[in-house]
Amino acid sequence: MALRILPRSFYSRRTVEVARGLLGKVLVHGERQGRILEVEAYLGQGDEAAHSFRGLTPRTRVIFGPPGHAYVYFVYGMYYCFNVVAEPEGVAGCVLVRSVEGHGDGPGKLTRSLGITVEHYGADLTHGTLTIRESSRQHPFAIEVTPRVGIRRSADLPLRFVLRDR
DNA sequence: ATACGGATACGG
DNA sequence: CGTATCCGTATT
Repeated sequence: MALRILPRSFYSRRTVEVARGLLGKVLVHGERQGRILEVEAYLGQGDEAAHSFRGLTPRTRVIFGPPGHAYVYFVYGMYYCFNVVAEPEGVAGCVLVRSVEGHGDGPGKLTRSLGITVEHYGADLTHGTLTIRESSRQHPFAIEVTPRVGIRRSADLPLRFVLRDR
């Protein structure tokens, strides 16, 4: 049974709502997939940790574009991080995926395990080989909210969301 | 606590 | 140009 791909409207909402909504959804790349267990929101306003804070640049343009696309960046010389663009077109906001079930904890580890690279920069997550889908497993869970990991600026904002099984 | 290693943004 | 910084990871 094919899992339903999340529609564009899912992503065209406030970044925090998209972040919370992504927990428990299934990130699919070809044959590899897993439930999203941990995410962080990066806001378009008042968030100095967000790459989009400095405005629209070649690197950040996709964050300002239409929702439901992938923002992938290369960091620390060896890792890719996978983000999902939220908010309506023209408004910045994205969600960093930090943990995917079966692919380990840590944004660099899960992209390596799932085979996500910079070639997925700007990829449309509502079509193609890289998608996010509903889970077949729909049992309830709690969401733990904490500050984000590994940042210096705007470090106190409660924008990390972790799925906690009930 | 630190090495790793490359892209990016920004100042000159 | 140089250089500080960076949404990490593995190892000490």
